[in-house]
Amino acid sequence: MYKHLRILQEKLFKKTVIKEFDKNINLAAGIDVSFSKKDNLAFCSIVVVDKDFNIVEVQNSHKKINMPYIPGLLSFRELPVIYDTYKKLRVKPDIFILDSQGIAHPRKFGLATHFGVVFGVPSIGCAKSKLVGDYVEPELEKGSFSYLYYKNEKLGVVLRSRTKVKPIYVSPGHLTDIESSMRIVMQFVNKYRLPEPTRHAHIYAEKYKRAIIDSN
DNA sequence: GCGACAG
DNA sequence: ATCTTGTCGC
Repeated sequence: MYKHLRILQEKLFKKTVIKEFDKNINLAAGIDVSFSKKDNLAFCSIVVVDKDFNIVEVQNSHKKINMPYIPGLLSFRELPVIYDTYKKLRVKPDIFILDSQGIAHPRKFGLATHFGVVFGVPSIGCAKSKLVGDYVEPELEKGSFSYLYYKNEKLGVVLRSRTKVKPIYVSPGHLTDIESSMRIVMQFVNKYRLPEPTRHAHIYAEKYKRAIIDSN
């Protein structure tokens, strides 16, 4: 039923560029989407923070959802509403961090990669759980990590962002590599498990959803 | 057939 | 992810 979408992912992956990201980061954007199952709506928030974690811009938008959630095809469900929100941004972030996988995906084309390729911007996948791959549990201290392998390929890291918390799964989206992605994510981790951009995006998306739903 | 399975 | 309140623990 969704075979053509998987073929499309394989085709689009050829445009993906994995390379070191060494530019200085002044602005980082976090993107997250929340849902209302009842209303079949998706609510997206993009939060841009500066290097000191100050929020400099927030944009929201919501949209009817058609595509169901199917592991491996998440981007087709979330990209439409992300696209609407992205168009509203007035500042230009140096990097985008998504609450999803990048190349740590069956066809190396997770949401973070799909997003980066479509908009031609640097992106990183920073997920709370894994989609595919094998790894050894990283040590408990903040900064510890182990590599994530899938079909004999190193695709990302399992990173202990804070001491004694569940690790996060970081992989390159587009125009970044594994080391750069991990370094950038750690640069934006403050006092919580998730880096500030996506942590705030999640909070804003929830808040935005509540505001819209409660007003109807 | 069985187990895994981002959000 | 969503549906949902309080509650246990560092």
